[in-house]
Amino acid sequence: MANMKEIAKLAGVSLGTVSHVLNGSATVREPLRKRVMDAVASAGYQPSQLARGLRRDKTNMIGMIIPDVTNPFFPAVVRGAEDVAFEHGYRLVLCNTDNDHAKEIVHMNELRTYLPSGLIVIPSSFSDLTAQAESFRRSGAAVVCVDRLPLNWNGDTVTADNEKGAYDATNYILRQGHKQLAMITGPRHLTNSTNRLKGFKRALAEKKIHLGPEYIQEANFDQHGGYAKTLLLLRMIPRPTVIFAGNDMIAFGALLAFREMGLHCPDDISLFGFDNLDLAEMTSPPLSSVSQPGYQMGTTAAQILMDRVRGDDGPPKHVVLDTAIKIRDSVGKPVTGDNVHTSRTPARAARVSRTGRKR
Amino acid sequence: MANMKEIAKLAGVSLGTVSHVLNGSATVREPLRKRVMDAVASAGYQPSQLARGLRRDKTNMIGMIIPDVTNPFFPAVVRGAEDVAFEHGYRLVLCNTDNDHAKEIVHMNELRTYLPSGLIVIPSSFSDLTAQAESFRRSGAAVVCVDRLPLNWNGDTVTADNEKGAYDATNYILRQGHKQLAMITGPRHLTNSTNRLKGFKRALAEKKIHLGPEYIQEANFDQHGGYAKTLLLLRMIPRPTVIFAGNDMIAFGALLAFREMGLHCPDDISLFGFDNLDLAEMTSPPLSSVSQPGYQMGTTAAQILMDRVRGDDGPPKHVVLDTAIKIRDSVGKPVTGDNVHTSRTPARAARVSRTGRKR
DNA sequence: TTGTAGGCGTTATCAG
DNA sequence: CTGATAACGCCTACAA
Repeated sequence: MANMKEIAKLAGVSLGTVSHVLNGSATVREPLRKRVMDAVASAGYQPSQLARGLRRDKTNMIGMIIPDVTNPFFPAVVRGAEDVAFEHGYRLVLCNTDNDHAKEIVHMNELRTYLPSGLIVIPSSFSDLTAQAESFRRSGAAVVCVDRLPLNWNGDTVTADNEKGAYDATNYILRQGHKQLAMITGPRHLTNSTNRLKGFKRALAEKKIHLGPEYIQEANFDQHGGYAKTLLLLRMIPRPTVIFAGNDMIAFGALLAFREMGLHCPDDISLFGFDNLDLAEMTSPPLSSVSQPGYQMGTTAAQILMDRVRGDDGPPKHVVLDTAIKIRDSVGKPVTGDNVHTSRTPARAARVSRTGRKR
Repeated sequence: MANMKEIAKLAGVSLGTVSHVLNGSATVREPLRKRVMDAVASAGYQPSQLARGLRRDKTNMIGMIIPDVTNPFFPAVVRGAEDVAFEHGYRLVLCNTDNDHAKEIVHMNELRTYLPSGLIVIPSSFSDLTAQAESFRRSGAAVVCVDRLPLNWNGDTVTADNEKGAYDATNYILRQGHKQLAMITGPRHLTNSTNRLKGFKRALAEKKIHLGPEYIQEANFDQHGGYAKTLLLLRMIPRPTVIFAGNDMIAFGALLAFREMGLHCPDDISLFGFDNLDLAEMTSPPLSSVSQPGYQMGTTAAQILMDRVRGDDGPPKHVVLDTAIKIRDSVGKPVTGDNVHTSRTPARAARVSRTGRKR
């Protein structure tokens, strides 16, 4: 790889001049400027980001820390962040934490040694990142938290309006006549989980519906968690007529459990998800879900970062993105007590199909 | 951030000794060593990867270039790569190309200025990456291609046995009695697409089944492509009794098209996918699909890279991972000519459900 | 407007 | 076995 010195020699100018041309740090007269640019072009020269970063105490990298790319909600956020970062000439260093706080700390410490311009983090568990973040800020890097918030977080945030989304969904469910609801929340120590639960409870309280605590189960945000807790809920008496899942992965697990118990959704039991993943419309039946703008969460976070990098040092920003309920076919009218029992015996072949009902 | 000089002062040794301790580049006597380690620990010192990279002409970053994280097959590969990279102390810089060759080139050129130890790339279109890769290799970075291969590629590769997977799937379909098949391939210039098509054709040829070229359609590897081409295939006479989709996203699109046309799968028409995404079991009906090990593709690629970094300079490796067909409920017996026409009129309420049939 | 030189934090070479 | 010292490639006062 050619370096600046060679370009200088090639263009017949000094090293400093090349740098000035490249960075616009001093106005260089046209003829010289052109000679430099030509040399750069002909050599295919690209400045070493490493050397530049070392000198400037800051690289054009952005650290992105997420729980797991493999969880279908996060790629959208990553993609959003990458798109605006790329546009501004920044690159993303991706780190998965598996919701393991220790791994998160390791990543943050490691990342700092690259002198990134910023950090976008979807925090793992109830981690207090204040210390690490502070250390980043001291070294001039901005930090923005996305989707969920760590304890005591006082920096920039981008989240969805989880409470409102859950509230709307619950109200929709109630309007269908359901009285015996259940919810499978995500991990209680994640703020998005608790806010969804809050919205759910608020809607119930407004309608004066009381729910035993056993009807609110906690699970990991994955298919397995949804499956296991659904099985548990289905054994309760009275059996819930609808389950509100803390996210779509949990809902998918619930669907699996329904199928295994010979229950047909929405005839025997209803289901509502959260996230509105692309695949929600592919399930059987298509899943009603609260849609939250993952891609936009990513772009917004990166945009805030870009602003910070460019010197915005105003007070912390707290962007809350809107949610919307997306109605499909997974919520029906509640079944009566009778139905509850007959439907428990899987009478598969005799049941009418729902396929194709939509549109 | 503390630097090495401060650690040296703190430990009362010279800067060089600190470096030796940290890198094991010379055996330092225990008492001194301990003093250094203590100083490091108490200062929470971490060496600057930037400075180290500049000096060593190589960082512990690995570039990973993929078409799009948002496409559910790729995150698994990324995750696999990240896991083994992380384990070895390497970090992943993630770049999306959107299958745009120009963007791919930009990324590769940019990435090089970070002096990464290696590059894992899932090439976009029929790009010839030889030049860029050569330039990477010259600067001491290893490059391995995954999933699909660019033109004239002569380096390390990790792919799935696409041809065999498609061959097996097609044979399974034929054994169910289907004679009127159709395939929606991915983009023809991607090697994985062409190999899948090859497997499909080989199975047909062995059974002496001839297929008009109009029954082989090309689409992008996404839902929309599958949807559009399925609609097209459904209008053909005779109508295919089964569609083999080039990947699961295409299959999902086909499912949508079926639903829209009032066709029930697998009673009216059968479908086979490729990738075996997690969500294949959630669709209606659960989708039969060729499973290919995405996560393992990632780990294998990263492992090869690690070996190369550690000095393995043997001939190019070509790892081909096995595929397996995963049978679910989306392929049935072919419908007779009669059924083809009656089933065209959606008699929804009268159709027997398939739900719960599995297990 | 252009050129010179010092230093960013490491590693590696080479004397002691 | 330990400690100076010279790069690595770039940016940026500062001098010309």
